[in-house]
Amino acid sequence: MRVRGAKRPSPGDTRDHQRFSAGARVAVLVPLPLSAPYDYRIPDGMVLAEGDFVVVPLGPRKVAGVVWGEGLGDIAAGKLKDVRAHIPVPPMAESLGRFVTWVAGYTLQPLGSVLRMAMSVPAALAPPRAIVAYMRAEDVEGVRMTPARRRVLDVVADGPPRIPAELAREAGVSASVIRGLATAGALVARELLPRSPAPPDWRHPGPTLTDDQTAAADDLAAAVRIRRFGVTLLDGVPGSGKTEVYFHAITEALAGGRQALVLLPEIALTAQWLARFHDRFGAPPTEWHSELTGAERRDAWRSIADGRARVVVGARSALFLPFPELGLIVVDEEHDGAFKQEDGVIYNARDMAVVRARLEGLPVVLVSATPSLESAVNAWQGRYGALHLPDRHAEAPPPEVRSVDMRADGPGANTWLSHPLREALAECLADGEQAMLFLNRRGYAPLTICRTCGHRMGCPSCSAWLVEHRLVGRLQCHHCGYALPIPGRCPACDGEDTLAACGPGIERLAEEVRALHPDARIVLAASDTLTGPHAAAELVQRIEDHEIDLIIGTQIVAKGYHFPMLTLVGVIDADLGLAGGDLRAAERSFQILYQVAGRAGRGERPGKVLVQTYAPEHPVMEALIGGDRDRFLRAEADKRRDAGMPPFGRLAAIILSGRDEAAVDEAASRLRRVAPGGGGITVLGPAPAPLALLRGRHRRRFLLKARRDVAVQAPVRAWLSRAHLASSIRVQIDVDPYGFL
DNA sequence: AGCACGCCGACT
DNA sequence: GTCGGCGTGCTC
Repeated sequence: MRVRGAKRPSPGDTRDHQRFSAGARVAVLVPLPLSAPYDYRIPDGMVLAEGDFVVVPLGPRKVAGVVWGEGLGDIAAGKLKDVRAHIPVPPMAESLGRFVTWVAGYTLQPLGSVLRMAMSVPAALAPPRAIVAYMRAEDVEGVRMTPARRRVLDVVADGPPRIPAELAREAGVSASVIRGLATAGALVARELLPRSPAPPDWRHPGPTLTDDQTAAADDLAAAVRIRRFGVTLLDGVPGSGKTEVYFHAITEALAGGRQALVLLPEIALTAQWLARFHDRFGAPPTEWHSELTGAERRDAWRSIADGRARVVVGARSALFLPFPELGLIVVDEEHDGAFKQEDGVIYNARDMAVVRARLEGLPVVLVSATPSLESAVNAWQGRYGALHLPDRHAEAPPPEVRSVDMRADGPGANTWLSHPLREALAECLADGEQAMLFLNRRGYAPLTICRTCGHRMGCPSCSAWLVEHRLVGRLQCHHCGYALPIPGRCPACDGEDTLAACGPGIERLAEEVRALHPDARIVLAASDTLTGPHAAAELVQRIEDHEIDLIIGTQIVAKGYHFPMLTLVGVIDADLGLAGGDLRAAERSFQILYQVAGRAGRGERPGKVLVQTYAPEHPVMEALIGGDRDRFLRAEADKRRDAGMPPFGRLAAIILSGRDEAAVDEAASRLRRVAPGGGGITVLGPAPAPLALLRGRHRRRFLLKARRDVAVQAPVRAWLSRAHLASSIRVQIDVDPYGFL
């Protein structure tokens, strides 16, 4: 995306200082899907400033919100309610407030919905529960003694104050003994400061960098030091040391007393990254992801807000955390589609990271071995700085990548391993090395069909086939969660045992491999088997310890890891991602296949990659096999430029949905009639959305295409307000849509 | 997001 | 005849 839009603060911007006192009207934004703040009256004895967290009455309840500015005055004085309380926490920084406003404006989402992302931990606003610890009182004379009480006093006699639970355990007594001693005055309570995360040590020695790496690292460090907005694309093949290079930039931020944020596409898969960080800085970073418990989340939020957390690694939502002194943002695997949030507020965290960096005035580093076309073009055109690490620094040569032409070498019916891949696999396992098979399809089979009547098992609420998951004995819809036990009879013709699985998923592939190598230790890895950081870390450990011979996985195994004993990668169906009319199909296929291929041979052992394809002459396969990434990117760029598509044009998708198909169609034609045109804008559609039926709602989609120099927000807004759609029709706007499927 | 208000199916 | 399903609208 292009960086432009929101204005820098005017020199007279006094948001931090403007104060409002009793009797005044203030605008308070609450974290609900409202497009503007509401006005409230400040009660006697209260003084507020912009950014302050407050509690306000809203209908029958009370909610926490943020003072957004002066009251708008658009509501009768009689309707005004009083602000109920000023929450004693550090106010929301002015730059974060501007970021919220900017994101709402860009994504065309309600302001309050975006605020909600910046207030994702309501519990963090509550006063922290004091942590009470006990020490021995000076004077314990006159306190009745029992053996249990004496043990407690002995334990506590020396050393620091202890928390009650710990004290009780050490003394072998129950909590009531501690309580009794406290009441009797033999133990005195001390309040402990909240425990701080151990600070990463930037003086900790790092590895020696190569000349290339040093040059890149120095460049980034300089950007951090001068504290000025700028985007750098750090691009290097797997194993070239990109992580070490940006670790150096983090070091610079820490040395300058600043915080650093690292965004990873899927924090669930970062066990190795965390270990690496710990090695480098002698302490773990603060993690931010969906698997945190309530208490962990609250502690993380608070320690970030008050500056105790110095380095945060997180998924896309970490972008909305309240850093008081952020000095650097790193977006690792910047090309990854997982940065695009597809539900609720739809945004691309990579692009919004660039925006936040600009609003905060700090450098941002986009990191990838396979940069997105957007970032590559920005670098070519000089909008982004570019740092290139061309070499694998380890001795390992790049893996040998070969295609297997399935038209000639395809296997028999209901098998998916070609002869060359079978041979390579047998050899690899015989040598005691590890292999990985990549197939981007969960479950056993993507389609179940009746051999007698041809009935296909589909989801009742979505236009999608049900996927057989044999391990759990069910047919599942991957879009809405609908599932049923695998039926014994065809629901259409009632034929018994006539349903047949069609096509492979990783479970079925495992079946084929087990028949060939009954003794191999095989593990399946997919989003439904690796549910979070703990499961992922455990799997990584088992692979490192060579308790696994063969990994069969979906895209979840494509990224980040390197396993020294892994020497063979087999791509089962390289063409899978190329089907369909997706704008980014080729780009994404290349990225994922390149990443998977990069898993092979990162130790001293050379790696081998076999890519099974029915289209070996496709540009994606040729680029993969020839290793000519840049030529592929340029060809892809030319195609997009000719079509006026991103990054050379802008897109917004508008999806109408509703339960009543006729009503949705009617709304779509009404919208079509008032569609904008001219001035660099074209509207395509309506067409059935890629999932024409999703969770029981019929969906129709428009694409608004604009020249690169035309913003889509204002025309989309105007267009929708002209149409006066019925309220039963839901309208979803996706600015810069990513996937089309 | 909650919570209230308002119209159509299976129950005491 | 009612209880209650969730679709729709409102909150300064």
